[in-house]
Amino acid sequence: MTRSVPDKPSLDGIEEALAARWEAEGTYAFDRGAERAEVYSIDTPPPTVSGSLHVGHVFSYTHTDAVARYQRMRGKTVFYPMGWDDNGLPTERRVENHFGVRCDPNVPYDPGFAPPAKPDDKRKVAISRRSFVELCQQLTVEDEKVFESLWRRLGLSVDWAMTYATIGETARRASQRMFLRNLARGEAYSAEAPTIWDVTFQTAVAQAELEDRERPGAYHRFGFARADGQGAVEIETTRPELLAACCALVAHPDDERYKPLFGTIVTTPLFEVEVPVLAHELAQPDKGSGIAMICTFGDTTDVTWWRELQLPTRSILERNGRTKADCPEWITTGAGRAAYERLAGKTVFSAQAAVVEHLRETGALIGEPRAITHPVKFYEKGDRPLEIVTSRQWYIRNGGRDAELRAALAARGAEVDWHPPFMRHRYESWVQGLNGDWLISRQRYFGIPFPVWYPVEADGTVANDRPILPPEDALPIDPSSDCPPGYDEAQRGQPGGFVADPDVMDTWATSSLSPQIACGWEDDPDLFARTFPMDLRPQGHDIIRTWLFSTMVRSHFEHGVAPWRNAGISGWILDPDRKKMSKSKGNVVTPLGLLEEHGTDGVRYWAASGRPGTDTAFDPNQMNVGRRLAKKLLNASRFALNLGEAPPGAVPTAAVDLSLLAALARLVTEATNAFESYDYARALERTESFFWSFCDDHLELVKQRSYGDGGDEGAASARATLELTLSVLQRLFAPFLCFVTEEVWSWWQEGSIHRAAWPSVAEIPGDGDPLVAAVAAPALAAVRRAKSEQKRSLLWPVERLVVTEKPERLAALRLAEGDLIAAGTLAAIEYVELTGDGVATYDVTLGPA
RNA sequence: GGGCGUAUGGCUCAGUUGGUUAGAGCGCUGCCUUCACACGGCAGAGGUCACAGGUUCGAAUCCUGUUACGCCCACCA
Repeated sequence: MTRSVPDKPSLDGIEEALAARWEAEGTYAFDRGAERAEVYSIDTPPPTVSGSLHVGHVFSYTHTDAVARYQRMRGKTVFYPMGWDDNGLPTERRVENHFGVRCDPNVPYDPGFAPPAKPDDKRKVAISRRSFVELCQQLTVEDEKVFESLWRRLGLSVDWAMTYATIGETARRASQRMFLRNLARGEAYSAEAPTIWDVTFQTAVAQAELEDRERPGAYHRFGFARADGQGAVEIETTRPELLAACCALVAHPDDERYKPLFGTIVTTPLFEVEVPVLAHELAQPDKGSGIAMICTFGDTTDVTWWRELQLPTRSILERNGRTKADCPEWITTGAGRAAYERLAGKTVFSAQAAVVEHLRETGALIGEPRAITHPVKFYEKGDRPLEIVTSRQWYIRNGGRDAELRAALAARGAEVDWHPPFMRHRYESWVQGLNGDWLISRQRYFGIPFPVWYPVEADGTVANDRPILPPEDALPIDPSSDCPPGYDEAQRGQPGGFVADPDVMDTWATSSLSPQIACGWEDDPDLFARTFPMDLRPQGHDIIRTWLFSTMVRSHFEHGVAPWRNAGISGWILDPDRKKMSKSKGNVVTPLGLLEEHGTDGVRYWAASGRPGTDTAFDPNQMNVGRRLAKKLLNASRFALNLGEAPPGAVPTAAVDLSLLAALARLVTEATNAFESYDYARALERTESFFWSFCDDHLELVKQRSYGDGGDEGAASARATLELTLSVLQRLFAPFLCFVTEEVWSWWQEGSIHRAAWPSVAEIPGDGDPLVAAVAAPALAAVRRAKSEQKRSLLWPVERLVVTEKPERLAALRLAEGDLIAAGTLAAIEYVELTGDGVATYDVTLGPA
């Protein structure tokens, strides 16, 4: 094709123009006809659209895009869909704040409802569940447009015809179908059990969503009266407000201090409830007084004791985080019931104050509370400590209660190649540490409902143990508006009729099916067969225990295989002070602002410099370096192409040219190997390094010859070499600098560079001697140094260059003599053989002006 | 308590199977308007490779231990 090299090449405006071209030409469209072996499929993380994209997203999605582009150039048909995670609590919270509303399932649906014109944070309007869901859907559609436009701006090579949303119909159908299959096989079940509970959101949460936070607390010491009237049994607790929920004391079986008490009865202070003293090896003699008060439920250890010691359930906390308004029946004495009145209906905080005050009044409190700081469990999205309440929930087995399953899931982890490999430890330690099944039900509104109804008995009780299930071909359904087979709507809530399961699935229960949703499981068996199991799951290391593990669980049960062959784990973005980049700061630096300021290629360069799994500092400086690299590629390409076109059939013959190409072939091998092991950063680094020396040394060495100064053959060799090198370098850079490489490619090549073949050593003459270029470069540098040190222009003539070198290196240097003389404006080169172990020297004598 | 990772010039990082005087970019200093690029180029200064032992002809690299930082898991009366 004829060359069309602009006089003043620029990066301005190319991003918009090329993005439009890619869209119009379907550059990244997935070819559905490709066989599985030809496909490279990527399980893209669906970003939470209710948040905003931040620098961390740009970082990790760029990594995946680089791999996708590499695979595409390697000839793979890349399956690279984009999902939006739009269901669940984050969306609910965003809608509540955005519109100033809150969902109240008791409010009837108003078709004409409009959200308040001015949202009032303090007085949120209660609206029906249906209206609430409508607002959720309305807002997520808007959010998704914003996300897509940013991703396009970042140049992600996804096929935008293939997007999915975790609240979309496909996702709902897949989630419900998989749930029904899990249920049928006994992998899912419901149970009434102590559950970790967030009192703010009023929903159960899963083990994987917990985090510890250091909070101030205090040890409170008080005594339990012994039946024999001997001295009281003293305990220490950080949760005195749960004294009324006490059902036993427990000490270690070997603890001599308490051995005599095991089996005896003691009485709680204030409430005067008789509780047994028991033994359990989980009790630690060195904690507090060595004997602990078991309450239902202060923490997860309480749950263990309660279960293993078969204690009664004495809950005093309601789901809203307040104590029960009415005195519980196990408190029977007059004084005890009066004591309860003082904390009835209070928050945990107020109840604690009330109990402590009462203990102090009665003289039961021993000493003053001792302030401590201790870790407290929080829901990762919540800001109040979690409580434990008893409730009926849906679970999926995950090995937490089954060693055999746990081992099988651990083995699945070993089927996956982890990048970097050490990330596998995160997976293994999580699997080994599981202590309960996976709780998937949430008492929320904007999520995928469980496809389940229950019969209502004649007496009005709900038969939770006899769920009514829809057939798979009816999915997706909403049990709160759809009727179960054989019933009609009039029977909803009636004796002899049915009720809907009120819960929704947690968002992980859906996103754990991202491979099935994206690949068209059951809905599109043809696509599924071409794309599943997938090749790559890219994600952050913080969600190995949630997203990665839960996806493994679902695939294990349904398909008996790991859902992907590779897991590419990205690191985090760190502030300059080495802390994880905070949301507040991350939002100040908006991705769009970065792209505008540094150019997309500059930002991508910075991102791609972060090695897999390595936390990386946020560094605008590196983005500028990337932008400069893009400009250099622009200018170097223009320069090299304008030196003149090689005549047809021209091949590299000059030693300097062949030497460069030998190094280029090594570069190709190195970059390819790096990509094959998912080390895109290494591929970029090597290519960049080669490119700069190509510009500084080779281009300088050969430009005179390229002009034709040394004759036609020399010029042809130089030009043919430059063309080949340029073509290879542009392609090696293409996965990273996707815009500028496409721009320079378009000057002289047909089609998109992103559809061009990844460079191969087969296209590069490999018989050159790398030594020629290797000795010419320092010689040229020595000439430049001399000129620079003597403050002369680089065009200043050199009278004489004396090179003292080893014989074989001198021989190589002689092969570059013509180019070196031209590039250094030398009059002559003298060669002196270096003997012994001496060091090579370059003696430069500058000439007169 | 168990585990993983990191530690290289002021800053950000390379250094892949141990091999000659440890590299790059940024920043700093100096020079050059050179016919691709002045938002450019060329060059210079700057490092006892966290510390202590060990293996070796030879260690930033391998082994042992220590320290610091980060993270994961467990515990959390």
